[in-house]
Amino acid sequence: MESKGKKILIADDEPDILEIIQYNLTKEGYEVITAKDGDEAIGKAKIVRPDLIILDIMMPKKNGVEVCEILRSQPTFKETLIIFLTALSDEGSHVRGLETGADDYVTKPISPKVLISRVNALFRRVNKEPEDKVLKVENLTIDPSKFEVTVDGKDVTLAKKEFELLYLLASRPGRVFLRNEILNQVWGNEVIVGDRTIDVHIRKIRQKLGLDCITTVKGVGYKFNL
Amino acid sequence: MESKGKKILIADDEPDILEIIQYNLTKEGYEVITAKDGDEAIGKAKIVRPDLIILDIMMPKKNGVEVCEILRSQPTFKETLIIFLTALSDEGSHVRGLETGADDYVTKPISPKVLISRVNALFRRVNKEPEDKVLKVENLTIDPSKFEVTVDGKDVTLAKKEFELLYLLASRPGRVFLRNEILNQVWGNEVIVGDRTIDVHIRKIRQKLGLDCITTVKGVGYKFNL
DNA sequence: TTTCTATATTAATAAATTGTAAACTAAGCA
DNA sequence: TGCTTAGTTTACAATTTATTAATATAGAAA
Repeated sequence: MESKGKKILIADDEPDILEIIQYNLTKEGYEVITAKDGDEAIGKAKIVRPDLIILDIMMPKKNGVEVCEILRSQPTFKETLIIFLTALSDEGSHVRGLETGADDYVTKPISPKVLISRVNALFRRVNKEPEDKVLKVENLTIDPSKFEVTVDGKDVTLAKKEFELLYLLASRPGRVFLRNEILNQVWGNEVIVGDRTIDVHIRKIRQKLGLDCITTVKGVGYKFNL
Repeated sequence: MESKGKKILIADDEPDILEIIQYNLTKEGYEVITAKDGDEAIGKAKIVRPDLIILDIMMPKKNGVEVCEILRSQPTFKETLIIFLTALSDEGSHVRGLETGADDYVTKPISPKVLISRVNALFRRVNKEPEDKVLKVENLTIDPSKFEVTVDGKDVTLAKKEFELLYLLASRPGRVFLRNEILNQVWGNEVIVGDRTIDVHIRKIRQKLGLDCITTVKGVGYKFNL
């Protein structure tokens, strides 16, 4: 099978399981990265930015639920798919697992076929709207995969937060984003930064782009318009 | 729990199960519709357009997989969430179920808690906030998501309170809103402002719109009419 | 007509929000 | 270590919005 361009990180302390899953998912066309404990999982996740993370609940160092909580607390991993994997079939941990923010929960013993179906099902559902779409409005281009913005064909260098903020607004032209929405989307729920922070970033974007494309809606938020 | 505004259709031939699931999901704030066989499920699905359909695999008339295939073949149900429910725990049907286009697969005996977690998890992932409705009356447009008002296609800039007030009145044309209602809806219960405040805002709206669309009902309140 | 009452209007004031510059902090890197 | 850059915070100015108060006006009733 050809590559699906999706990266999956698997964390489990049992080498056998790791190998079986890796083999099967690789055969399906996924790029697979493995980790043998919680800390390694977090470390690798930050580097490779996987599309899906499969976490064994029972692991040395940090367990699966802890890993999930830590990752979910960071904006980067807010949208990442997470599947729990465990021998525990008791109802409590099942519920707790899903409430931590996981997208699915598979109990051992694991059937590779079942796991693959679930992985495919998750991707199928999520892929509806390709997130990394290049946005083009008039003389402005925003390319999230290249992390590149051009105005009249000329490159403009934006910092990470600036880029994310611009991309968010531009992804829905005209729609007003409340300051809260912006904070949640760009900074994440847990991070607490002041309101002025948004203003400053908006200002930098306006400055760097040299375009009047962000409108302030007083008392409400900001919107993109060209 | 308050309503989540989500409709769920459950199809199962066992009345007990139907009742237990209905009870639990209703308690969670979902609107639940039931069907006792495949044909009824398809019929009701077309009428109520549920957000999620929970299908027992083993059912009289058409079985769950057949129902799923039929529904999925119609554009209306391409995006509808589907969960299979079954006693069959064999791998084959599990895989086939997900490949038919289901989003999840839960095996009996069903734990209400687990089912609810899975339902919530699905909605959490898919949930895109329902757009506020754009109001259009004659040459006037009010778009709350863009926070934009146009008259004859020309933009009119309203301040936050002005906008909220206009949107409230315009959302029920003809209906008279008592001054108290207006205060509650726009200013909230806790805030205490004088009556003149409303007048002033009404005036500004009339002024900015240049339309005679808000009628004063002396001694009662205001109403929108075009 | 006069009087009364509720609303409209206007201007003045208070409150809230945003823009901006500059200082500060944290993280990455030579 | 010190340099560099991104990101955040702070403090204040500028601006907009909300509210009040004072006065005018219109319409209904006496």
